[in-house]
Amino acid sequence: MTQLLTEQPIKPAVRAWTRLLRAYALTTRQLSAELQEEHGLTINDFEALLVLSNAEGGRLKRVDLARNLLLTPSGITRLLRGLEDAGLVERASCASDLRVTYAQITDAGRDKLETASNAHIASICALLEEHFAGDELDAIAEILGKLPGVAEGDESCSPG
Amino acid sequence: MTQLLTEQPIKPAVRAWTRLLRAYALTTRQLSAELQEEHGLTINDFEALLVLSNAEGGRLKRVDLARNLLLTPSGITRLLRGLEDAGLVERASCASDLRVTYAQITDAGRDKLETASNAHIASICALLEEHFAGDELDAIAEILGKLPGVAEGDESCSPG
DNA sequence: CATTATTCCTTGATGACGCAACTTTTGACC
DNA sequence: GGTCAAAAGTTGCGTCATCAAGGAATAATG
Repeated sequence: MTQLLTEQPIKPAVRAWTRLLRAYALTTRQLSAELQEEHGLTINDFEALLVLSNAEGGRLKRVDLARNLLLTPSGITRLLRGLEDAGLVERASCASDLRVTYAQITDAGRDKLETASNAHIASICALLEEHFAGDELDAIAEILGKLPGVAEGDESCSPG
Repeated sequence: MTQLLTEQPIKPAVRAWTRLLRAYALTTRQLSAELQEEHGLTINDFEALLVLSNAEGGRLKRVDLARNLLLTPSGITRLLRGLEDAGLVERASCASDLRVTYAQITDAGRDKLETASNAHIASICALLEEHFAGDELDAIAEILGKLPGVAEGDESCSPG
């Protein structure tokens, strides 16, 4: 009982899960720090701008944005408050349904995204391509895409 | 400029990175919730108990535990405070170096780990094996292990 | 030795996020 | 139309983790 994991062979699922955890933690820390330092954006800030910029009309219902970013509604409220305060996103109301509020990317938001994305994408590539081959990256993306909800964000928008 | 990502093909690295993000978020939410609800443990609580149980003598310097769990020293302090309050981990001082404090898993901690790990491992397998084939899991683990720092935790300890 | 750098650990302040509770608006059903 | 369920969004509160700063012990250097 002192050696818990040696009683039984480590299952592939557990091994994969553990490595996913660590890979996420390691890569996120670095990418997040760079994005924050150079552009004052969180990863989710960036992703939100990206999703909005690709959405039809540059806007999306807050609830759809939440689904896309895998955040709760309250998370979206706070995320967007920051972006609104920075002038990167605006609120727009919906005429046909008073409950919904749209998040609308501004010109400043597009500029910010344009600037930040070059550096961010370069960072991602630098970080990953340093250790992974191209076909390995494809393989990871392919396999992880089988988890429901993972590949759905690929369009980076689904105008509602 | 309105369609940022369609100007250029999505790079494999970016695609892989995005999916890694989402896969992490999706799996973690569910596994974390189960672990918390059924055993009152955070994922990091669990991992800490696991690492300690496999360490020589069931104890590890706090700084080594921090490296292993990819947490900062302050994170470890707060994590261990919870485990100490719950009686699952004890402090032990080091005779030869008064700076270091060991984290020592208790019998209660081992019992807790024993109980929780069965359910937790089952949850991991259920979640992942539902969507991934065995060789896909192996492939993920294999590839992600190439990132420095990811595979190093496999021994779940490195007694200092 | 004396001084300075380094290591280990803790604490205070802060930020991001989830959950639960709530308001407002809409839609469904009688 | 009236009632009741569902959905959008906000807020209060709690949790977890970071960074920055500091205290104490040790190592390195003159």
